[in-house]
Amino acid sequence: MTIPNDTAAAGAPVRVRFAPSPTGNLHIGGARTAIYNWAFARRNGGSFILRIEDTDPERSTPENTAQIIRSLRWLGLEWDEGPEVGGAYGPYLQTERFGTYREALERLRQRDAVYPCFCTPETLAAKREAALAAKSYAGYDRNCRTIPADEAQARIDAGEPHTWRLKVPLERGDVVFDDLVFGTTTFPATQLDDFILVRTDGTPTYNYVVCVDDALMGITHVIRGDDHLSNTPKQILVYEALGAPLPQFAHLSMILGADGKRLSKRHGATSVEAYRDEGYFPEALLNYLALLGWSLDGETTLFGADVLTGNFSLSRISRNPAIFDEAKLAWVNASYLKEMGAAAFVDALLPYLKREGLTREGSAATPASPEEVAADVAANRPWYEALYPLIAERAKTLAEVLPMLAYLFAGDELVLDEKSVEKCLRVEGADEALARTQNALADERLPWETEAIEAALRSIPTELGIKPKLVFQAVRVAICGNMVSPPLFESLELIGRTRTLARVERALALLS
RNA sequence: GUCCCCAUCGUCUAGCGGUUAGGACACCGCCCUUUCAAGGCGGAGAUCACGGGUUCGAAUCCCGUUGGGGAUGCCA
Repeated sequence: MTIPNDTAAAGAPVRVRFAPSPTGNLHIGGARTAIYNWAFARRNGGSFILRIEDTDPERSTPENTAQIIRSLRWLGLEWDEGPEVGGAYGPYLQTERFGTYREALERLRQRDAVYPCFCTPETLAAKREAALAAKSYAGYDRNCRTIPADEAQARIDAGEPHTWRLKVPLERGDVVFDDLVFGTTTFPATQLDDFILVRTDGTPTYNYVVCVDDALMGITHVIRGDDHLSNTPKQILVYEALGAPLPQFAHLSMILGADGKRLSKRHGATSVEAYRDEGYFPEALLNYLALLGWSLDGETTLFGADVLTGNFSLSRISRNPAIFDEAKLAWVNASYLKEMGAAAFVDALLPYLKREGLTREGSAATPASPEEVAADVAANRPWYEALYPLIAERAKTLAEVLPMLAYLFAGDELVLDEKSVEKCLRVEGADEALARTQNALADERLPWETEAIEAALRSIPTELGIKPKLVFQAVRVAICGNMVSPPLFESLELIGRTRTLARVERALALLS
């Protein structure tokens, strides 16, 4: 095995990695870490590598790996090496690298940097508790370090269960490193213990494999969550034992929930896919996450991926933990919705229409097939694009759009909101207003266009001597089923003359 | 217990020895208006966690305290 000796040298091409453990889906925090790594690589003309840390067979699943990959792609992140794309430093799944870890252990044995430990988990636990009770450091007491080599080998040959521990040089001293985000960080030598590299069952531990892989893959900058800050000194010791050059470290503070606690299921949606399903745009999530802990200039809040990859720098990363603010994410998303334009909007809406089986002429009671929906959208593109201005300034997410436009897809089965009926329909003058509306709209000479419709209805309040609000709110409830809806005249045009008149008729019948 | 890290409006942040402490979200008011939004204008909101220093001068530098987070696993 060859460990490159010059990768961390100044001027070497940047190589960074995102190394998720597939024990769950890609969550907000992981996504941000991936985004920063990716942006750093792109900004510096380096390589972004994806490595799956699936060494825990209990909790890792191929499904989780697949979902993490899907989420990263959805966000628009492309890796230069990793699953699905390959690369010269593979394989990129740790479970496929066990041979490499065994070789690395062999190398460490030759360098006298490890030793077998025969302590049982029980005795270890007992000692730890005793140390805690004595209010002192609870690390390993190096009990097996002094076992003579031949005796140790004999016990191994006899089949005695053992782990392999790192033989931390006694004269090592404090571990000091310069974190690119947190600055100089010092861990006292008294806190360093001979931790386990290889378990009884022969599988390697995280703090060990992460170093072997980062060294072998030539990683120059390790950018990761600050829950690993305390692991860094251990890993530095492994690099030293391996004789590998040290990468630079940059730790990212955690993302917290609204209560200031670490983000978890209790806080609702935490996975990238959940936000996708709720109708958030990948560009918006990327934008918001990039801003959660990093700033371009303190002023700019809306920017695209190109701005990020063109300006990202570790020095502008904030050290304090950030609370995830869903309201601001929603606002960012709304900004993208307002800017995306009708064509892109229809494309984005299509999956939602398919999911609900909605078509122009369909009805809520009889959902159309996805094929029928696609065909309807293709055949009536202008009609669908006309929806965009109605909701672009009203909805924050795609998921909010369909309920807002339900009246356009209700066919002849529009359900009237009871409260709206009481407030706007069952009132003095509403029946007269509807009758006049019916009259005006029934005239075949009236072009069925927003402007003409508006012109035809505008005069009604004056003629009746009542407030415009009374008339239009009555018509709104009759047509849209609710006192709150997108713009009225545009809606009438989209619904069509026949159906509009039918709805007015129905409302009138309700009142008589 | 031991060790490490953090601390500016409710939230995300700008600030890197001299500023009326800036911006964004959220909030409040007004305007616009047939609803809801969007938009425009304006407002409130931070004794820069607290206490000591250093300095002519500190949100910015140092020390301590408090609070929060992390590590201390044969998890990652």
